[in-house]
Amino acid sequence: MKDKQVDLVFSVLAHAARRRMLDLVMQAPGISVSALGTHFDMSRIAVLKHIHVLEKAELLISKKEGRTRHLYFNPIPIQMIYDRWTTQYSAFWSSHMADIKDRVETRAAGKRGSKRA
Amino acid sequence: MKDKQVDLVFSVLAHAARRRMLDLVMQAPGISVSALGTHFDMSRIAVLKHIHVLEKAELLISKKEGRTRHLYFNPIPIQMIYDRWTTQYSAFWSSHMADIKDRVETRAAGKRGSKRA
DNA sequence: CAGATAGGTAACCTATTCGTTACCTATGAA
DNA sequence: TTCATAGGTAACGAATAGGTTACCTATCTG
Repeated sequence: MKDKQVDLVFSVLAHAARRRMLDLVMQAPGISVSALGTHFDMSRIAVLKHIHVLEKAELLISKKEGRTRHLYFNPIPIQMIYDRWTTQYSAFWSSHMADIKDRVETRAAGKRGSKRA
Repeated sequence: MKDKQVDLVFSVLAHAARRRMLDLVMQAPGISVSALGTHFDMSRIAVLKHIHVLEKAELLISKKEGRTRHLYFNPIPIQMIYDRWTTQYSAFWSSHMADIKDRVETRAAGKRGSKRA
């Protein structure tokens, strides 16, 4: 998987609306563009643009039937990044996991005010 | 973890140079800004800006000693997203895993390590 | 056919991103 | 003190992102 493709997938995921679109399509495979659009507080055109971006990153696949475009989630790019990610960070994680777990749990335990850095 | 924070982390990771910076800092904890900069074909200022973005997303932590800023990798935000991700997509993955696994392995052709989500 | 419905393009506007150069500040060493 | 070095700000510019309105095309249905 090339850098450019990884860039694209990450940048696509960097927008809450698009992440939500993926969720919705995952939950309702074959949903139409307009049906998807009803869940968002933006124009139909904006939704359409997001769909185009998602398709360009191959996170969505669409199939047009008649006048309706049906949308499907494609997990492969995310799967790829997931694999790469675990490989890339697992060494660090495993060697620091006790420490991290401790810090996360300390923060979760009600220490709100003091952020590190 | 709020949407905005997730947006930020993903957008930060959507740049190959920044991903590489994380790798480098992970491999050389405490590296200085200028030492990090030698690995990149861009001005020192551009590197500095990327570092600021990484710090804003809390993927890097820095500590200044004298005139030198030492950089450290903070895995927590990635860990957070990783957890969310696996939760969010694992249902889909597991229900389609045979299919996906088959396709992925066909491409990987001999690579080891089928991860379970 | 007429009209409603689903999708799609084009043009435009504003904010942000990512890089630059120029210049400033703080620290360490000779 | 003097000067090189590490870091940092400010201002700018080109490109891209993310939204809008206006308008067009295709298809289904009464």
